[in-house]
Amino acid sequence: MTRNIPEKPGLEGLEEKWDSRWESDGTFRFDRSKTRDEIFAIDTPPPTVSGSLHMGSVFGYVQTDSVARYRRMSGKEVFYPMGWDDNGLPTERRVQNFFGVRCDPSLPYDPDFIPPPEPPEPPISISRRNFIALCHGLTEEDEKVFEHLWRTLGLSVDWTQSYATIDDHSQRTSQKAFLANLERGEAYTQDAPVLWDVDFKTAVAQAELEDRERPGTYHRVAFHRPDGEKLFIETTRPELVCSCVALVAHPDDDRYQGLFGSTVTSPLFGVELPVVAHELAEPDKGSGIAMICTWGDTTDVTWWRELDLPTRAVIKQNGCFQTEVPEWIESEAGRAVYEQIAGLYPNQARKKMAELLEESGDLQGELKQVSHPVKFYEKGDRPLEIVSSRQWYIRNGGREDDLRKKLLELGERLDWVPDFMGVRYKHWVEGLNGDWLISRQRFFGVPIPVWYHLDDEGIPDYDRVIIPDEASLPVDPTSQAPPGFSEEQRGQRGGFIGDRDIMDTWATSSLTPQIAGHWDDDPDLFARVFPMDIRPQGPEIIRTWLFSTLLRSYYEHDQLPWGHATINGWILDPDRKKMSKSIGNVVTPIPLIEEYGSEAVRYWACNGRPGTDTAVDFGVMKIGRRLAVKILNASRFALGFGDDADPELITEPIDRSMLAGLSDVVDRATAAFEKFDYARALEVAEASFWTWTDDYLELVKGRAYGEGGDTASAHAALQLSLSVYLRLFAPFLPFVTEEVWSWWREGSVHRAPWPSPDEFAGLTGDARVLAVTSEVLTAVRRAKSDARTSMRTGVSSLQVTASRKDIEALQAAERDLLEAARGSAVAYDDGEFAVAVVLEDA
RNA sequence: GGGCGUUUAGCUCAGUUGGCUAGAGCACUGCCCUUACAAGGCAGGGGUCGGGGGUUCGAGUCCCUCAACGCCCACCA
Repeated sequence: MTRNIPEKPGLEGLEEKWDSRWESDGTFRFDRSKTRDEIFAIDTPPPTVSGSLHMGSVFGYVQTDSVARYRRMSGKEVFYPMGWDDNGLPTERRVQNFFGVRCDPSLPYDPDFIPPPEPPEPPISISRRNFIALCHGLTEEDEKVFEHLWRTLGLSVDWTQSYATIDDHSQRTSQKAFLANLERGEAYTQDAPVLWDVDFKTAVAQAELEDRERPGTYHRVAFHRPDGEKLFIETTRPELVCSCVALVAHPDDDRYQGLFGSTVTSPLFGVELPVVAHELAEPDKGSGIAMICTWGDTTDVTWWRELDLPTRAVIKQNGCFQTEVPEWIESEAGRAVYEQIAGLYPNQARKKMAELLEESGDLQGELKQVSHPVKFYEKGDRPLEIVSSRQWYIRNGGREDDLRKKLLELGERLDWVPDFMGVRYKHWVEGLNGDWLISRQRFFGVPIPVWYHLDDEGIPDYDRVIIPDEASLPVDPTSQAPPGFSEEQRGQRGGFIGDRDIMDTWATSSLTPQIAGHWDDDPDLFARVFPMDIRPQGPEIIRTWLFSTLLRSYYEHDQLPWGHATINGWILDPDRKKMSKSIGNVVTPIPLIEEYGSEAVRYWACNGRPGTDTAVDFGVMKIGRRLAVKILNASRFALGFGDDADPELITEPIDRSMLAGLSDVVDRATAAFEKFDYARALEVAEASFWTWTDDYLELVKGRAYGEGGDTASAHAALQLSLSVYLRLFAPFLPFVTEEVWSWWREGSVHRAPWPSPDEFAGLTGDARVLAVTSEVLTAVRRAKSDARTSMRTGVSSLQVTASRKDIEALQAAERDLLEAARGSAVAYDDGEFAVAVVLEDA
């Protein structure tokens, strides 16, 4: 074909040019006529669109894209969808801040509502429906920003296969799977103590917790024995004395042997409490005896459950002490004390209680300041409280050993890349201590698709769940009536109420293979892509996304959702610190792409080893940019001779020697990619490429220009090797390789076959020829460099001492060597390798 | 408290099953406008492979131990 090689090729504008061409040509469109064994399916992580764009967003996605492109070139039809995770609390928070609004479900819908141009302070309250409309609107905008970034970076996604976790199809899939869990008994509802965020007013799950080190104060508080003796406990939460249900010590603790089975009374409140024994009580912690409250921490919950203690909860869902005096405080004095802390927040009540205990003489010694871990919701700002509440759960093995074992076994069958990541999964599953809490008392999410019967007194019967017809999904039980009822019966005796909760984000995103593969509405497609080949994701969401996806797949399909889990590393800022918004060291990708180009940013990302933490490194991006420019220039040279030369013409030993080395490079890059080690594949290709430009191109140059030797062999070898290099680099540098490919080839390099050993069949020679010739050339260059003279300076005498084998190799390429060295003759000597060079006078 | 990972040139990192004088790029030094490329090319200096033991003919590579850093988990009285 005619070649159209620009005079001064450059990188500018390649991203836009090729993104729109790929889009119009449908280059990455998934061909669903292929069968499962011909398909490589990727369970793409749906990014949280309300989150900020940062380099972490780029890193893993580019790595996965390189793998996708490799698989596509090696003959697989790649199923590469893109999803948006827009459902859930992060979006609500962003909408609240962006518009200055709060959701108040008690307000009526205002069809004319338009958010103020500037977020008002204080925020205005709007109805649930208005709030959700704002969420939808804003996420659509956020998604556009992400899509633009992905396109600029050259992700080879099939954009016709995209979804959002809040769209109708995702909601239907999510509700359908939930109802299937419910029918099989894998989902259940229960009124129990849950970890509760008082600001967001929602329950949170074990996987969303994080410990933060917070200051606390030990109070040494006296309880009273019947004989008047004081029994001291140490607590950081004296405000919970009123909710105390027992004291506990270790069964083997000699100090308290005589007390087990007896009772004490609480200070100030005078409530009679048993002293009990439990192994979890630690003799060397505090005084060795602790108060059990309902509930100060998760240990309290364990004790309360295992020792079958009464419930005396005082902290309500708003985070405050209940206003009415609890009925278990019977004494007048006690009731008067409680009134002083009624309605307070825990930290206020704590101070008050310390004062009151001090006054009554029940606080002994100085307060002791300590720093201790406190449980927080990972997105929250205040310590979690434990409150009693009705919630929905999915069984996850936290309470059933058989299920836990099964899930551990599935984790072992999964191929983890890198393999040590599997340990994180194992530890998480082994450490689960309760079922998966999936209900959230929030607004922007997939509704829990059930209603409850109301009995004759209008009390909900949570054992009589009403479920929707599958055809009606997705449903919103707060605005739709269940089958067999009419809207008028909502809230009426003998009628129904809808569940007002939504599901946690993970309860929907745990179904990404089913959503992307259309399990719900396209079983033919689903059978072609499921189970998927890879799940690429970050290490921090193994306990959430990976685990929950595996769990749902086990329930629904009794198999692993994918063959491989490829886990990327953390992104660190240029100073190797973890990037976080609060430190303010977040590096955003757009300016970097503008400065260095997409190829450079991709090169940086693909240099990060699988699973290895990687710092943002502008130096590496510069190298990537240089590599891309080099490809343009070297291609201009290799293709600048106008002819299409037949590989059959490659006869010169040094050409065949070069191809021998390249053939080996192809083998190594292929092997690396097969193991998902894109970084090694890049490294191997790159190292070889620089040798090709530095040495081979110099050695072949004269012959290529027709200054002696087999010109056609040079041209053919240049073209074949360039074709191979372009394809080796295509997964990493998709724009520049496509650009060069377009100069002389039809179609996209990204649909061209991955280089195979067959292409070199009968064309390779002795790899030593190029290697040893390059060594001599380097020696000549060194001589010229030492003499501070130009590389064009002629060589009047060249004396090479080498082994017989190397001399033979050198003789095979002598003409090319002399041309590159600017010499006229070489003299050889048998012996240890040495090169003597005499230069012509300048 | 437990687990995982990292520790190789000033910086960022490679070093696959132990094997010839430990590699790359950046940075640094010197040279070169050479007809693919001067926002380039060529050449060069630079490391007791975190510390300490051990196995081996031979260890950056295997074992033990210690340390620093990072991450994950843990019942916070």
